[in-house]
Amino acid sequence: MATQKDVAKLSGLSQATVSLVLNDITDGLVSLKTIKKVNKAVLDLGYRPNRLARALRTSKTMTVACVIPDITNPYYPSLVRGVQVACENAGYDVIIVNTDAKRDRELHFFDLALQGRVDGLLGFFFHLDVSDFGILVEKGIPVVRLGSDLGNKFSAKIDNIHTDNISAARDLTDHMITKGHTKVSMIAGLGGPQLERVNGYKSAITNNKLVESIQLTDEFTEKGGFDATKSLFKLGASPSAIIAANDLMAIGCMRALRNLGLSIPEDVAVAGFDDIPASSLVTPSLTTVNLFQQDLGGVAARLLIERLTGEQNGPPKRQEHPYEIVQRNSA
Amino acid sequence: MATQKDVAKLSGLSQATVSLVLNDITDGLVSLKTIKKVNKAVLDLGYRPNRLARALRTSKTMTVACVIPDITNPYYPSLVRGVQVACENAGYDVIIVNTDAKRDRELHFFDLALQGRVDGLLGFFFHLDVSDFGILVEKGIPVVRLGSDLGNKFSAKIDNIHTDNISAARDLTDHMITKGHTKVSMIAGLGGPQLERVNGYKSAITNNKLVESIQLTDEFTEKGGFDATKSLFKLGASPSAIIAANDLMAIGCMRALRNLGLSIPEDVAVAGFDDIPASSLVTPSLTTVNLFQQDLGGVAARLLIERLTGEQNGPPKRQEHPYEIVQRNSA
DNA sequence: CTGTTAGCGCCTTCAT
DNA sequence: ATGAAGGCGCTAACAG
Repeated sequence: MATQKDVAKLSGLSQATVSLVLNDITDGLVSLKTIKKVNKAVLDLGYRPNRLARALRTSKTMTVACVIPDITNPYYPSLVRGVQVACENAGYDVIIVNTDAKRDRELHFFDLALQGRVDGLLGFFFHLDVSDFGILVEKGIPVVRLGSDLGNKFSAKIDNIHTDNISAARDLTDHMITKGHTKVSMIAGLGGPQLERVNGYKSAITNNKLVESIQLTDEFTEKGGFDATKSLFKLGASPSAIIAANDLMAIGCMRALRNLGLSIPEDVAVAGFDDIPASSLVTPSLTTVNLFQQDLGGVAARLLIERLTGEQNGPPKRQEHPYEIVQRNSA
Repeated sequence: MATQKDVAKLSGLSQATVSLVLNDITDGLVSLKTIKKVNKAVLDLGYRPNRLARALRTSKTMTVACVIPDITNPYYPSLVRGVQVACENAGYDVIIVNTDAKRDRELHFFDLALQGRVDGLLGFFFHLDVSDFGILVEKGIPVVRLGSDLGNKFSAKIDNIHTDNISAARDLTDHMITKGHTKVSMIAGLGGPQLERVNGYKSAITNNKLVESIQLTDEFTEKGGFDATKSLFKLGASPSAIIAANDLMAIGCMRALRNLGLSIPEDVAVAGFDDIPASSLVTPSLTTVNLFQQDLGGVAARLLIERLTGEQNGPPKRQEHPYEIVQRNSA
């Protein structure tokens, strides 16, 4: 690999001058002839700046880490894409890491920043609290946390962008009620934003003086949705509408309903959350809540980059991200 | 951030000794007391090695790039996950970049390696040929190319792992024929492995002395599958089985069939390729070909890492990856 | 057993 | 307008 030294030798200049030209610090200081000489040598040698050396010198890696539970969970790819587009536009690379929503792994990837591997972090940290983030905050490493707003319980000095899952669930439940449903059940798993969604559901049910009917399960997957729906009916519920805490569960719920000989949405209406790609592909297509994941990724990445560049240096932000009910054929 | 110098000062040793201890080059050379002193100082200071400095010195970044067209294409997330798991186990980080299958972007990410940002590359390069890869080969940067085996046309000295799409398509077509179908049509887009799949289909049709019926479309998406199917029938074909060049198209095909009042698989059987997550979720569930993406990612990553570590230094490999027909309810 | 020395490639004052 | 010199944090000979 050609280095600045090689370029300097070939162009008969010093390495320092080459550096100046390459970094465009030529404010009428470097002669045009010199600049041309350098550029020619750069081309001839196929010189590429070594980013590691530059990073070591400037202590800026121009790389950020995007921390997610699992890229194979259909919620995440578009979010990741949003992050990557925003970062690329700003000249940053992205390292993506999967935590499987495990605390030790969430913490483990702090090392990326502590070892000077990346300039900042953004992503989902379900199990970390103020003291955990303290390590990074102390060292001045910016973090943008996604997911629920933990409110006052969570006073870490980092940015947080969240979706108002409570309102979203309330709206979705109201949507069912508006359509005339009076027996609305909910199925949910545990973890992530699912509890907030249950709370939003409860709130809508209470406001409308209806009766709660909630079936929990441990896994928030297609199978979880199938099982929870079966349990629901086995335990005597006979809802005319079911809200699932995410789309995978909703799709499992639909399979269970067909299995029970019920038609959708005529006998039972179904809705979910996340608007994953499969939601528009199943039959009937699934009514759900779009959380604008790609946009969320973009917003988060831009905020992180603003922190990195110093464009943004105010107090930690608590930002909310919009959602939208997508009405399709299942409800 | 604490450095080795700080650790040395605190423990009253030289920085070089600290480095030895930290790199575990202590083969009975360093006294136990010294080791303990260093370890204590490391803990007290919360010292973390700076990986950039190490990388600059050793010219090993312990990072690889995974180059894919688009992470939001459901074929890729599990492949990426396979890559990440394998790399993590070997102590490597992964940078994922999206090319959108555009030539200039495929080429653009060579810079990651040329700038010393990553040690090697692995991924899909649909538009690059021998001379393009030459840049990397010259510098001794390992690349593992995924996707079709270009055979003799492609003589770049890099590893290649491919799926035998021709055989897979032939097998899938035979599967339909074995089930008694004599009018089997195919719908396909352009690009990626789709043409090979068309060729496999043709081969099976010819072997069985049946008549070809192929409908091409420009986009290999759900919509593309819908449109192609509509065209197929509009142009007078009346297949009893349709093979789509990927699952998204197959799902679009199923929508079109329902739209035409045909039931699946009774009136028309449908099958696709890729076994994307949605395939098991649609109704009827889709018969398809599992390409073992996650495993493919793992194999590719391990091969790349073997090249990196020098464990593997033979001639470029041409490796084939298995596939398997997954029979579900659509055919 | 431990310390000295010499860079990896780059940026950045400070001289000239 | 250009060059010399120092150092970012680390590893790796080579001495002692």
